[in-house]
Amino acid sequence: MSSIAIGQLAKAGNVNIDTVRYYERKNLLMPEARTPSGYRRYSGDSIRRLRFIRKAQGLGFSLKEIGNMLDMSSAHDAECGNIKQYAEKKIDDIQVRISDLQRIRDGLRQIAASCPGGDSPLENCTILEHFYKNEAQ
Amino acid sequence: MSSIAIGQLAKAGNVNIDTVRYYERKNLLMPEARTPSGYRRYSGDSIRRLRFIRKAQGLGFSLKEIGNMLDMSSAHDAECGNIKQYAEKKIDDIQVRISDLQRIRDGLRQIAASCPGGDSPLENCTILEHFYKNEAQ
DNA sequence: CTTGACTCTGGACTATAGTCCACAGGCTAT
DNA sequence: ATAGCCTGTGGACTATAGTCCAGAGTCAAG
Repeated sequence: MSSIAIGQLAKAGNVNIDTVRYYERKNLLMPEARTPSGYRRYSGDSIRRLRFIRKAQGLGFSLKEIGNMLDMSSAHDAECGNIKQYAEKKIDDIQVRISDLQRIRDGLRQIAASCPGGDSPLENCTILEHFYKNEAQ
Repeated sequence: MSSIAIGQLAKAGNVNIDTVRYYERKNLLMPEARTPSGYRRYSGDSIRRLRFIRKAQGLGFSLKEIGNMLDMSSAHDAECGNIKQYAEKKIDDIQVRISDLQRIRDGLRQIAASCPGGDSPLENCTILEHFYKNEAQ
């Protein structure tokens, strides 16, 4: 049998052993079987699956989203379009986050630019002034 | 006395009453005094302070960072440069987050672009293929 | 005096993604 | 047989920023 133990899977995926168990609780990565003494046994496919999870995480997907994609990828009636749609939605989500952050960054830059800085007393600090200003939230 | 109760402060700041208590536990917003029966009493300055907190949050500062800025802003020896430095560090932090997200977005776009989509079978899905690929993490 | 609104406290619960712990049992090599 | 890993379980804990709840006390108006 080429099945492997949890420690080997964890090592192969370069993750903590508890992380593998955590993914199991989240229904993302189930062992193929258990030994008579209760030890988890994983197939070689589990390594692929674990790699999938880590890769997708690195691209900004949450475990929940990853679970959906994995479900899709094993659904017998799934089409490529389902997955592509998911990816495109994610791209849009990320774009929104980027735009939000850019807006915040630009606002902060503007406030900071007019601040004298250095050893000027706090009364002249336009940053604090801005935070205290009474404007629409 | 022009002191106000917690409910009035919460309303003035447009936040949940529990949020005001939470900020107190975090040492961000302390009541001026307590009535004999233990009710919190806030000065008008608390409204300003609460506004400060919400505004800074909107600009991406964490409560911890906001606490630091508030401490600075009331330190007798504080200089404008201290605050400005803080803001500039935050701008850099945000810039890093933006760059990360842009990298992720571009990667995802590239993967998605080559995917046929539509009713093409999953074997042709370059998105799944990419996630399963054996590359450096 | 009673009703309704307000406030008090401490603690539990939300989401996310894990990590760490103790205590117990399993497995392998010497 | 015994040392020294490996694995099992359940539960606690991390960070962040709150929200919600129960049970009790307070306060003002009718």
